[in-house]
This record gives sequence, C-alpha cells and structure tokens, in this order.
Amino acid sequence: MGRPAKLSRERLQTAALALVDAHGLAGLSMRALASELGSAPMTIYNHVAGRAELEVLVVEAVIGEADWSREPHDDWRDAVVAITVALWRAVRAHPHAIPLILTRRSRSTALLEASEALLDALARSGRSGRELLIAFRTVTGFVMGIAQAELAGPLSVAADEPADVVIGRFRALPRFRYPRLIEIADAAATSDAEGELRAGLALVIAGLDAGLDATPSPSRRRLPVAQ
Amino acid sequence: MGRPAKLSRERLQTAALALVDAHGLAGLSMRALASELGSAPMTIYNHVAGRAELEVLVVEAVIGEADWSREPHDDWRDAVVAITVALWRAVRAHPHAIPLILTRRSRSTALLEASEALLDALARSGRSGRELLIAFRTVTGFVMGIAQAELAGPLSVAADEPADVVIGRFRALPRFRYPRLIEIADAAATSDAEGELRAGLALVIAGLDAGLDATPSPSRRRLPVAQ
DNA sequence: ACCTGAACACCGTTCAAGT
DNA sequence: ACCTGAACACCGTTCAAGT
Repeated sequence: MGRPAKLSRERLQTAALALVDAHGLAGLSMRALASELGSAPMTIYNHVAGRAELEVLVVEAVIGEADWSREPHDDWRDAVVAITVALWRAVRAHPHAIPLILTRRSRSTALLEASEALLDALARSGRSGRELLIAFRTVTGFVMGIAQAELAGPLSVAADEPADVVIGRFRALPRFRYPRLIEIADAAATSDAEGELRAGLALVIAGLDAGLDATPSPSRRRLPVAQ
Repeated sequence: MGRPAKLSRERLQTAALALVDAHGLAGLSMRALASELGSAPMTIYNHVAGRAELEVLVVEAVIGEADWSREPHDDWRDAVVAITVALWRAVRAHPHAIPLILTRRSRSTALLEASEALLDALARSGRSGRELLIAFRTVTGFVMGIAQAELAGPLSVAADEPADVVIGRFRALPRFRYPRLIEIADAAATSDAEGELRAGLALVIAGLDAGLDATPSPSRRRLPVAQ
C-alpha cells in the first residue's frame, strides 16, 4: 500500500489529533499512533521527545484552529467576546482533547498568542498589574471551566454517554432533595451550548464593567470582596 | 507489622487519596494501592467495580472536606462566596486530584450536595430556569477553571515544577511579543491565590448583580448592593 | 539522520481457584 | 462473602543495532 514512509512532526500532530477525536484520550498511544502511520513505535521518538510532547502537539493543533482576529474591535468587550468564543469553539470541536488542553496548555505557543490578545483587550478596560491578572484569571477560568463543565459536569452533555442518559440520571434523583438541580436539568435539556456560553460571558463582562467604578483606590470598595 | 487485613471502601478511599497526594495521579494504580494496603491487587475488586469507581471515591473524599454550611447567610452573595471558597479550598488542598475532580465530579454525591446549595443561593438572586442554569454554569465554571488554571495554566504555580521556574519561563519570553503576559507574570509572582480567587469571584458576583437589571420579566428588582 | 526489534517495568482486568 | 495467583492484552521508554 503506498504509505508515505516519511514521518514528520506535522504528520504526527494531525494523526494524533485524529486518534483522540476518533477514540478518545485512551486511544492515543505511541503504539497506536505508530501503527496508524505505518511505522514502528520507536520511530516516533525521532520527532518527539515523548508522550508529553506529543500531547502538547495535540493541544497546539486544537488551539490553532481558533481564529479570533478576523477584524479588530474598537470596544474591548467585543474583543474579549471574539477571542473567548473562538477559543471555546475550537476546544469544543475536540471534546476528547479537553483534559489535555487543561493540562498542557501552558506549553502551547498558540495559546500564548491568544492569551496575549485577550490580555490586550482586558488592558483596554483600564486595568493593569494585579487587576489585569485577576481579570485574566477570571475570564480564562470561566471559559475553560465552562468548556470542561459541559463535558463532564453534573449537567454534562458532551461526554461519552448521550445527553438524555445524563439528564435522565438527574431526573431520577430524589426530587425533594435536589429540586434546583432537577430544575436546571430541565432547562439544560432544551438550551444551546453557545447561547449559554455567551450569556455567561455577558455576566462576567458586566462584572468587569462594574468593577471599573471602584478600582483606583486600593483600600475601600463597594463590591463584596474578601476580608 | 500488624496490618489490618480487612479491606473496606473507606480504607480504600483514604489510601487512594493519600497515594494521589503523595505521588500524583500516576501514583494511583490498583497494584500500588493494593501493596499499600498489604493485599493482592484483585482484592480491591471486591469493594469497587474498577478504577473508575476508585477515582470517584477520591473525588468524594476531596469534596467531602469542603464545609460551607457553618452559618447560614441572609445575603445570597455571601452564600455564594462561602460555598465556592469552601469548594475551592478543598480542591486546592489536593492539587493532584484536580483532573479527577473535573472529570468524575458528576458522579459525586458530595458535589451534588454542594451544587444544590449553590443553586439555592443563586435562586435567591431572583433567577430560575435558564437564567439560573446560566448563573450556575458561570459560577461553577469560574471556580473550577480558576482552580485548574492555577495548577496548569500559563501562570501555573502549583504544578510539579516550582513557581519561580514557571514564572521564569515567562520572563524568558520575547518581551516585545508577549508584553502583557510578562506584566501579569510579575503580578502573579507576588499575589496570594485565595485573594485572587475572591477578587475574581467578586467580579462574577458583580456581574450577577448587574444582570438583574436587565432580566426580562417579573423579577426586576434593584437590591441594595452589599453593605 | 532516520528507522527499528527486543526487552523492561509497568498497567487494568478476566478467570479459575482457594477459604 | 471475601480473598488471591496466574495470565492476557495492553502501556511508555531504554538500548543496541541497523541503514
């Protein structure tokens, strides 16, 4: 069979992502990848230091699909939305890779790029230093948390079990004990994911907006802050 | 070496968590756990269906450490803060278990309990149905995302490498290319984690507060802001 | 410079057998 | 009801050897 015998980082990358997409994280192994590419397991080590680096390659491939810079945005809020929605879409397109993304992202230059762009937008809200750090942590935490929650949270929809199974499990909970959970399980059954993301993001941005009133003086604030 | 030969779910649970805490996720294996408890690997299967169930046990142990119900809170904002901070502290005390928690939490009854309590607090902000779902997703996404980000994000502090190594890696980035990342890396080096969490949470809650103005139907109300 | 087979030290889990 | 050893089908990675 005319198998291209030449291996390359790029071929490893796309084949690895394909494996993860098709068979889940457990499907990604040096041996499986090698046989997929028609070569010996050890050949892979000529292009990649080990499994960890392979995983970073997968993360890069996923994040690389995010394209947030179609047009520039005058309003920093629009820029924040554009970047986070683009990231979320890319991540969501590869649900099996999410644990990898959460775990290996600090090594991905594609994500560094996105992070810098997001920071740039947030800085335009008038923040710097620690305030900027907190805004950054809040937004990225939110996006990653939402992406993850959808996959594996109590109301998971994207996991390996079909949505109605998960929601059914919730409906089966003792009604008197978890009335609220059952209420939102019903709501979750009929709502679209991106709509939820955007609505949540709007809340976060509203918070970022409100936070601007109180910021400059470090001592007293109007927000329910710790201590 | 008077080893108690009797195995029990509870002994498995604490031993498994101890293994994860001490040696990381990779340190948790049926075989390692068995030898830790002085029994044969297969004995474990008499108390637990398999590795997946063992992992849920670990999640339960971690979440079970969160205690948010010391006193009731009149203000829903205070309740939200109390619950999320308690969860965050418990999770943060076991950083190696975080991937497990993100992945297996939908099976943990301890987390169901916490979720219901959080929903209860959020419902007191005047939300229900889809609005409640979105508020819930936003807050839980935020907390989990932050906990995870701290461990593995671009500014990770809790990973297996010491903080100064990570931050040093950032300082080594091309300054002209990632100026904002370098700026917050400096801020991250001197800031405390719980302070960041609470400040971010304050932003989210401010957003939840602001969101009340815009709500379409009956629950429009202008609550006096905290304090 | 790139590829590879054999081997090592691990996994989770099935099965049949013990008490 | 609880425990267990042997075995199966996997892992990632080292090493020595090939081209």
